[in-house]
Formats: sequence, C-alpha cells, structure tokens
Amino acid sequence: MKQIKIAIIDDHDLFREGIKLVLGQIENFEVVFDTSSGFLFLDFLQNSLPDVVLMDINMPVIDGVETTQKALQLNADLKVIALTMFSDTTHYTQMIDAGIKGFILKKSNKFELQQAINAVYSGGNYFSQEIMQKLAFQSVNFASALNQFTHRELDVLHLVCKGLTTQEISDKLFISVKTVEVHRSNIFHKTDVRNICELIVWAIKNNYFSVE
Amino acid sequence: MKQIKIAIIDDHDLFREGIKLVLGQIENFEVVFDTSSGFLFLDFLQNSLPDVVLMDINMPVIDGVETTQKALQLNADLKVIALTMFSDTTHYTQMIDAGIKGFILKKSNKFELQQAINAVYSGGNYFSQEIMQKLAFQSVNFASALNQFTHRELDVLHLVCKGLTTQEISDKLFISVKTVEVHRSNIFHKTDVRNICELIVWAIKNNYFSVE
DNA sequence: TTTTATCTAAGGGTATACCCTTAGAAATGA
DNA sequence: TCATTTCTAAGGGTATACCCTTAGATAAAA
Repeated sequence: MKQIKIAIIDDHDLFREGIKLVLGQIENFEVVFDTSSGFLFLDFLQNSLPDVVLMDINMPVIDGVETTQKALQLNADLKVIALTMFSDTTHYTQMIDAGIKGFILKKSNKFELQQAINAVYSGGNYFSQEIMQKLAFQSVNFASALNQFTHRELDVLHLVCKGLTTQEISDKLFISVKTVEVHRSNIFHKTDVRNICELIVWAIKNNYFSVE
Repeated sequence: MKQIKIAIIDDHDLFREGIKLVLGQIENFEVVFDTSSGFLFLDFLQNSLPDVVLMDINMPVIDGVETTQKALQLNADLKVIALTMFSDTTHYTQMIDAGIKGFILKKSNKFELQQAINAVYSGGNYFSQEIMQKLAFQSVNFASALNQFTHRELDVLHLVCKGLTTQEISDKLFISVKTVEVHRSNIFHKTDVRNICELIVWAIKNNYFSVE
C-alpha cells in the first residue's frame, strides 16, 4: 500500500506536533513536512510534492487563503484540506474559491481527519458536516442580501461600520449628506435593521465587516 | 522519579489526542484522564486527583472558567493550567481570579508546555510570554477601562450593543431616559469613543460583546 | 462621622439620525 | 427606442443622540 505523503501548515506548534503524532499512528500516512510558515511551505513546494496538504486558515504574516492560492499556482493538482479552529465563516468562500478539496474543523476527531485525507487523496472532496450546515444556514439570510448591495452601498456600509458619521462619509466620498442618507436608508431596508447599531451587528454577523 | 499525573479537558478532539501523544513522549509525564466535557472532569474528580490539569477555556455547555471554579471548590489544591487557542483576552482575569496556576497558548511548543507543567507541579506559576505582554499592553488602554465600568454601565453597554435605543433601554431597566443618557455618556468618556457605533466596535474588540 | 462612589434624574440645548417624497443624469439592457 | 438600475440630491419633517450642568438618595469605605 502506497504511503500518503502529508504536509501540515499550522502556526500552532503544539497542535502541529500533536497532529503529526496522530497521523503517524495511522498506517500508510506519512507526514513529510510540517511548518508554521506559509512561506516555508511554498519554498518546500519548489522541490517536493506532498499528496495532501493540511492548511490552517488563520495564520499570521501569510494566511491560509493566500498560501493556498500561491501553492496552487505552483502546482494546480495539489490537494489542500483547510483546517479551522472555530467556526470561522469569514474565509469559507475564499478558501473554496482558492480551490481547496476539503474543509474540516480542528475539533473533529482522528477518524474524521483520516476519512478526509483518504477522500481527498482519492480525488474526492471532504467537507465536514458542521461546515455544510453552517453554509446552508447562512445562505438563507445571507445570500439573499449578498449581491443586493450596490457598489456605493458597500462603500457606505463599510464607513458606517467604522463609526463614521453621515457628514464624515459625505466628506470622504465627495457626495452630499443627503445622498449618504439615501444609501444608508436603502441598506436599512435591504437588511431589515432599524438603526446603525443593528446594522453594525448585522454586518459583523454576515461578514461584511470585521473588528480585527 | 515520580510520575506527574495530568488531566486534559478540551473539546477539540484532535488537539486533545495530539497533546496526549506529545505528553506521552515525555518521561515522568502521564496523561491519566482526558475528556471533552467539563462535567465529566468534575465527575472524575470525585474519585481521583491529578497533579496538573490542562484546561481549555473556550468550551461549549460549561466553559473552562466555570469548570475550574467548580473543580477548585472540590479540591482547592488542584493545579490548573489554562489553554487558549488564540489570544482570547476575555477570560484572562476571570481565569486568574478562579485560581489557575498557569496560562499558555496552544500555539506554544512542546518545551514550553513541559516547562509549564513542571513549574506548576513544583508549586510555582507559569504564564507564557505572549500573555504577559498582552496583559501589559492592554493595561494601557484597556485595564484602565476594565473594572471602571459600574454594574449599571455594563447593563447599559450590553443593551446598547444589542441595538436598543435609549428609550428601549430605559423601559427595560425601569429607569429614566435621562439616566440611561448619563450612563451612556460616562461609558463614552471611559472608552474614549464619540458615538454608539464606535462603542459597539470597541465593545466587540475588547470582548465586552459578541455577535455570535 | 465624613468622604467617596454609584445610581438616579432633571433642565435645556445642538447635532445628527432617520423617514418620507420627488427627481434629474447616466449607464445598462431588452 | 424605451424601461430599469444606480447614483446623485433636494425639501421638509420628527425622533433620537449627544452634550453640558446640577443634584438628591444611598451605600460603602476611610
């Protein structure tokens, strides 16, 4: 039976060491590379080709999305499984766009991980139950609003969330205060919120804005 | 050399399995119990006494803070090290109040974990560098605000963040609109924000409010 | 006992948010 | 060519946010 060569990219040393040992226990799995840095992984790809890549999404300097995009530019056949700690919905679509083959939560167990690696290695996909549910749930009140915002509304929405007043937004976008009010009012109707406070919470919930 | 008996409480199965293997590699360390549930750990404590406890903070149902509090009620000598994945500042003070002996990030490495366990087992403390820095850094613009909120201000802050208007907050707390205004104004001065929008963002950033 | 902190509430003011309508200009698409 | 969408902007209104000050009641700490 052929060994499946696995690379792990995760900036959490303990988790990486742990998962390495977990995977080492499974026969025909072999961790050939592990690193905390997206850059070092891209270097590694210059000379090597792992069968499956486990990629943390939330990393400093160069995150999982960017690392995956660059890695797939180097080798389009690369099979990447995204790992995420909490149910971070922000990057789901980005990672899927980037071309990952699977998506599992770090709180999943050894067997799910094994299943995911085997599925992806065989040319399939693996998306964990929790994530599919979350995506499905989101699409109800999320996708309906998505694409409904005009460009200008998105501009205004973003500035509103940053705490700018109508006057400040008007100055920044070089449009009248009245125009800003119109955009804001249209956003209210589309999102079904009553005031800016609710809008900010809505925007954060629906990943139109991040406090980080 | 006496074996150090370690218990691990973490709802992330993969991480727990991994850390178990990591600790198993270190001589005189022995993982005697591991679970994803705070309740099951409290049950375990009825009949057993581990030397050191590794406790995840962010857990569903019963979190690390509550589990630690209840565990220390059962046995005040218990040595608990808190584990946190990201730099979650919310529960630092709560955990320290609860009586933990150490605090390390999950992204720290095997050696730091080993050091922490040995330090705590020998009756000392261990707080990782990153956390001390974070606490020190925060104390400039955060700890000054922390504990400066009065009970009523916290009530108002929470309702403001939920999008309630001054009138609605007044109705909910059975106080005058003018009183709510006073509290809100005091919060503004303490947090150095100009309006509710900035306050909401501030509250989320500083973990006084969560959109989840 | 005196001081301090907290909660309460008011008067009286300005600024901004929020809501309605109408409407022209420009671009897009049938 | 005509209809639709988007961006722009205004008039004119009410409601709410926001900012001062002052001040009584209460409870805890010095």
